[in-house]
Amino acid sequence: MTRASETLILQIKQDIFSGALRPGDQLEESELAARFGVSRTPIREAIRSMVDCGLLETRPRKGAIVRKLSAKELHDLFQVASELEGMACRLACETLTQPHLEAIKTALVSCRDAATAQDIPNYAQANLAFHAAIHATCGNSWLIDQLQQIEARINVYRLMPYEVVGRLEESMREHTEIYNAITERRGMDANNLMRDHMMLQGMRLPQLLKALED
Amino acid sequence: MTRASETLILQIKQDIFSGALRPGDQLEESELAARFGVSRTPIREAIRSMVDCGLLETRPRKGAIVRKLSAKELHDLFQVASELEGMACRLACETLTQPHLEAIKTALVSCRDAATAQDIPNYAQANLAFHAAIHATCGNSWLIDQLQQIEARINVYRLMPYEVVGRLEESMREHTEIYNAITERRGMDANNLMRDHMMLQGMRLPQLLKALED
DNA sequence: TAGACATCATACGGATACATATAACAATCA
DNA sequence: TGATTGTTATATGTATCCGTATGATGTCTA
Repeated sequence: MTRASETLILQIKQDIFSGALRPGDQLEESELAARFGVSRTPIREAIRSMVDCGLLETRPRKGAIVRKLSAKELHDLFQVASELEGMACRLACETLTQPHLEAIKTALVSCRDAATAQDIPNYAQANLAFHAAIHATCGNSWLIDQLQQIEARINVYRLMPYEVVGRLEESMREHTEIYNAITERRGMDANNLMRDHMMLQGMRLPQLLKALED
Repeated sequence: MTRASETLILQIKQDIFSGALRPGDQLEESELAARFGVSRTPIREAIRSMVDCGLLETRPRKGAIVRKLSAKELHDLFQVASELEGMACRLACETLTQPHLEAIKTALVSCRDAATAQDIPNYAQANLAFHAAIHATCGNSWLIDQLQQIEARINVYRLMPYEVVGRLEESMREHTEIYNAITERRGMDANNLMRDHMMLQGMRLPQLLKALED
C-alpha cells in the first residue's frame, strides 16, 4: 500500500495546474479531508510537501494558500530556469546518443505540426515534450529534478503564453536552431540559444500576471 | 507562537551537519518525540519537510534515514551547484554596489588570513562567507534560495575537503581571480572562473565519500 | 543441522480527540 | 456615530489512539 498523501499531492496539483485553484486561493484542511474521504493527517502531509515545493505558502494559524508570485519573483524564477535549461542543452551535447536524438527530433516535428496548424494547446504540449526530451538526454538526474520542480511552479502561470501574435513561429525557429546546435554538438551555442529562448518567454510574464487579475 | 516543527527541523539539521547523524542513519519517530518532548505529529512534519529538501529519504513502513548520495548523485549535485554559483557571479557583476563589494572583499581577506595561518576550519567558514557575500549581491532571491538548499545538501559531505595538500592555496588563488573579475565586472569571466573553481571542489568527492566509510 | 513456516513485537500510516490562536461580530462607552 | 473591547466561532496545531505491514525470532520438519 502506498501513502495516501502521494495521491493527494497529485490531485491538488492537478487542481492548481488546471486553474481550479488559483494563486491566492485558500486551502481548508477539513474541506479537503471531506472531499477526498481521508482524515486531516494525510492532507496536512500533502500541504506541507507542496509548501516545500514552493507551490503553497502557509502562515501560522492562517492555513495554506496557493502561492502568489510577484513580478520580481517570477522573473527570478525564469532567469534560473533559463540558466538550467541552457545547461541541460550543453550537457546533452556531450551525452547525446542516437535514440535521444530521435526523441528530440520527434518532439520537434510535433512542434512544427502544431505550429503550422496554429494549434496553440498542442504546441504548448509539444513544446514541453521537446524540452523534456532534451532533459532526458542531459544525464544529470538532479538537474532534471530541478527543472521539473521549476516547471511545475511556472506552469501555474503558463496560461497561454503563446497567444502573442507571431511568437509561435518565432519560438519554432528558435527550437530548430537549438536542435541544430545539439545535433552538431555545439554545446555553448546550444546553451546560449536555449537560455535566450527561455528568457524571451520570461519577458512575456507581465502579460501573464495581468491575465491572472481578471 | 511559532510552529514546533520549524524548531525541530533546525535541531535535526544541526545533528546532520555536525555529523552526529550520518548518511544512512535511521530516524525513529518515537525516539525523537521523546527526546524533544513533543508528540510524533510535529516530528513527522519535520521529517516530511526534510524529505522534500532531499536531506532524508523514506520507504513506506520503513521510516526515514539520512539520505546517502551515490558518487553519481553527488557529482550531479556539484555540477548544478557549479553552474548556479557561476550564474550568481555573472549576475553580481551587473548589480554590484560599493557595500556589496566591501562585503566580498572582507570575506576574501578572512579567507587569506585563514589560508596563511593554515587554519582549515576557519578557511572553510570564511569560504562559505565569501560565497554567501556573492550570493547576496546577485539580486535573484530564488537563485539564493536554490544555492542555500544545495549548500545544505553538500554540507553533509563537506567534511574537510581542504585537507588535500596545496588545495587551500590553490583555492585561495581562484577566489582572488574571481574577486578581480567581479570587481572589473567581467561577467562571463567571473561565471567561468567560479564554475571551474566549484567543479574542482567537486572532483574531490571520491575522497569525501571514502572518508565517510570509516 | 539447515531451511521453511508460523507467531509476535515493533514502528509507521492514518484517524480521532483536544487545546489554542485568530478573526469576526457584537455590545458598550465616549 | 464611531471606536474599542469582550465574546464566540472556527480552523490550525498538537496529542493520543488504532490498524497493519514489516521484520525478527523461534519452532518444527526434512
